[in-house]
Amino acid sequence: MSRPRSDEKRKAILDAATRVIVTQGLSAPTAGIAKEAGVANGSLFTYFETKAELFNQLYLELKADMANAALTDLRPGVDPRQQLFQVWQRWMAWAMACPDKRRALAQLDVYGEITPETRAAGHRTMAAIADLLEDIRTHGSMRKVPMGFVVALLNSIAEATILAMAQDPAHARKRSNEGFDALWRAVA
Amino acid sequence: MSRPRSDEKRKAILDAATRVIVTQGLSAPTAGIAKEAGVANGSLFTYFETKAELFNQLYLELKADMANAALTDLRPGVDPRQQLFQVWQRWMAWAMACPDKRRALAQLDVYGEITPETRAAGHRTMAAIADLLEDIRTHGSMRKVPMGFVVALLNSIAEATILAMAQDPAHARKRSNEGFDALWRAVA
Amino acid sequence: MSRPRSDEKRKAILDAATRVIVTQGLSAPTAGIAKEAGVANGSLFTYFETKAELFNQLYLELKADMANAALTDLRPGVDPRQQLFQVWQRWMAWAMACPDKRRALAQLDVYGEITPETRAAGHRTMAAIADLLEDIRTHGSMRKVPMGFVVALLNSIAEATILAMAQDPAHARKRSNEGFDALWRAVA
Amino acid sequence: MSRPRSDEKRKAILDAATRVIVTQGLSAPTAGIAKEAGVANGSLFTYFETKAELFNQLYLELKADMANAALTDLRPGVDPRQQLFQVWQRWMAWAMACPDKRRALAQLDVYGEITPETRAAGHRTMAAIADLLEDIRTHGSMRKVPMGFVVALLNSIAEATILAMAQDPAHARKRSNEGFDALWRAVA
DNA sequence: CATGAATGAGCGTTCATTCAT
DNA sequence: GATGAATGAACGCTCATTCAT
Repeated sequence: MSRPRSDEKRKAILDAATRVIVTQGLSAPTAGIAKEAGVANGSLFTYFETKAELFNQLYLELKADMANAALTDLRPGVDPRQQLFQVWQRWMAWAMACPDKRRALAQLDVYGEITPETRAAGHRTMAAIADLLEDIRTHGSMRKVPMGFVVALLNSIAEATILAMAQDPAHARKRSNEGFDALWRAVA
Repeated sequence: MSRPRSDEKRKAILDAATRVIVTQGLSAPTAGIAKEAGVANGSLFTYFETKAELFNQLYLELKADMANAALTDLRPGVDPRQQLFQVWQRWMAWAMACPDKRRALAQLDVYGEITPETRAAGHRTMAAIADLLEDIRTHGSMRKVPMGFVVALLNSIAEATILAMAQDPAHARKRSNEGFDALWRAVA
Repeated sequence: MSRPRSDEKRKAILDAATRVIVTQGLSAPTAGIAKEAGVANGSLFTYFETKAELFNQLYLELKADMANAALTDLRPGVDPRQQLFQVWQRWMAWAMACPDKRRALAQLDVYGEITPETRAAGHRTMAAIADLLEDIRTHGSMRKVPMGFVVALLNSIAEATILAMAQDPAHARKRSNEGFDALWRAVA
Repeated sequence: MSRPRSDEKRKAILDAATRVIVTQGLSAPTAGIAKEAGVANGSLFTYFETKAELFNQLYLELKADMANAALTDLRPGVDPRQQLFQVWQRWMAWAMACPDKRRALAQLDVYGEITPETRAAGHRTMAAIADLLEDIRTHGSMRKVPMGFVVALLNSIAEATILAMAQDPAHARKRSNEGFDALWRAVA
């Protein structure tokens, strides 16, 4: 019965925030984000109560986007190594295709106001990857290592690989494979 | 332009900054750091021209402290695995012994104003570790992987391990060993 | 320009404003008043052009309510002291029975945007009291004092009495009588 | 050893606040007050932590100023009526001489953030008047009325008188005497 | 050189009012 | 007319940095 809250505008703000965070960091003014999104600065606060809330939701959105990309077309039946490799490749491909999202996510990961709840929800988006890794872990040399630690190792190796790929895009494919090999040796 | 009078005060400020960063993050006011250091807020700027300068120097100081700890008593002759293991152990021990320094360093690592020069200097403090790793690399499965990437993997696995240790100090030793084993499999 | 559709809604807004002013003061957001009234924030502005307009109308409404209560059943014939005492008693009774209205009115009285016109209209609602007082004045010690000042004294003594009653409701009746006695001595 | 906090600047801010409150009300921007005082807006906050703090201190300052003026040269020995009359005259004179202070004080009296402590301290500045009044009360028709109520009546009659004087300055003296007579009849 | 007051740009958020639905 | 999203000016307060003492 009135103008409905537009999902489009919400997305525009989130997208703008992604871009602005990349160029200006987490201390970027909300006014700048609003402007980049093409809305009035006050409007930002009809979609997100506070700056922290905006950043929490963006964190989740980006994490979900990443997980989504990584998990596309995962076929449960096949060889675990094959499956993990496919996830890995899609993950790395996402990182190269959406450098802004990746960078923004890296910054948000370190934002002081991301709540534990948000982080937990973020982890949940990657549950399918964790499941796959769990299968691998129980049959390999990390059989006795807690799952949480194995996941952390996966993440840290992925991050290092992404950084290396970004630093030298000409050899991105090579780095991706090397990173996966290292990962496989470490966890399988 | 010349070295400021009291090196003691400089240290006090750096120490205070470490503590304050841990509790308040990188956006902590310089006035707060000065107060924690027991000096006037204006004095901070006679020792460090800007906040960014302070944080750059602190970054270096902490990196050096960490490298120093890790490289203590390194004996060049012995088996590379032994050497790397010793470095690893001292590194992890430092992280557990100085949690503030570790946390502050982690934050500074993502501070937008750390200059490439500072980062380069930071890497240099770990040159001895890199040398050792280089030796290992050339004789193992990462023979064809660029050294920079291998170092990055070492760092990322170390970070993941430190976090896991901090999360569950009762099993810190176990995590440390598991982390080292994973590292060794990955890079050797 | 014409009277808006629902007088009921208008009342709801005025009532809500009364309540909200008591708890939040004159700086209470119009959105909060609208919500308390159960209407959309935009709707408030179809009934009252501006916040100031709303507050002016509320001021009048409350003043009229108060005067109305005070003047109920006034019998013109009887002894002026009796008449004034009845007015006084009903006035005090109203203040104790509708503390929200009283408090809101007290706040509105100092609201910067109450126009002279509104204030004049407010005075008119109390004209009957003024007439009665005029009768008393001309026969007593304030014979030579301008009527406006006498009315002001009545009001100020009433306000002080109401406050004292509110502060110690157990002795409200006593305060009321003491206040009236003081008033009578002052003006008769 | 550094620039000392200047009492002059503090006074300048309080004076500026007085003037600005009179013209713009309590919602006047702190920036405007600072500008009027000839200091940077940030400086205001080195002298007063918050706007509310500034207003509380101003309230006290003005109350004290008023009490001071009213109590000048009070001679304890003489006839209570004489004493009260002198206080009354000085009080009214102050109100006419410093209309800004009076108006600002009237507004502050109604400011939502004046703390009970500030109000209590304000009352204490008028303790000598209360003492004098107490003496009068115990010997007159308000013998059985609580002191607090008598003080409230004094204040309310004074306020009404001041307003009437301000409205018609040509007859200020007359109003002052009429007000005092009414007061004396009411409380003595 | 030490101190801490002075400065003023800048920020997150609010809110009266307007307007698309 | 009713709704509530959209708007953008405004505000209180912070804080890196400068400067008078």
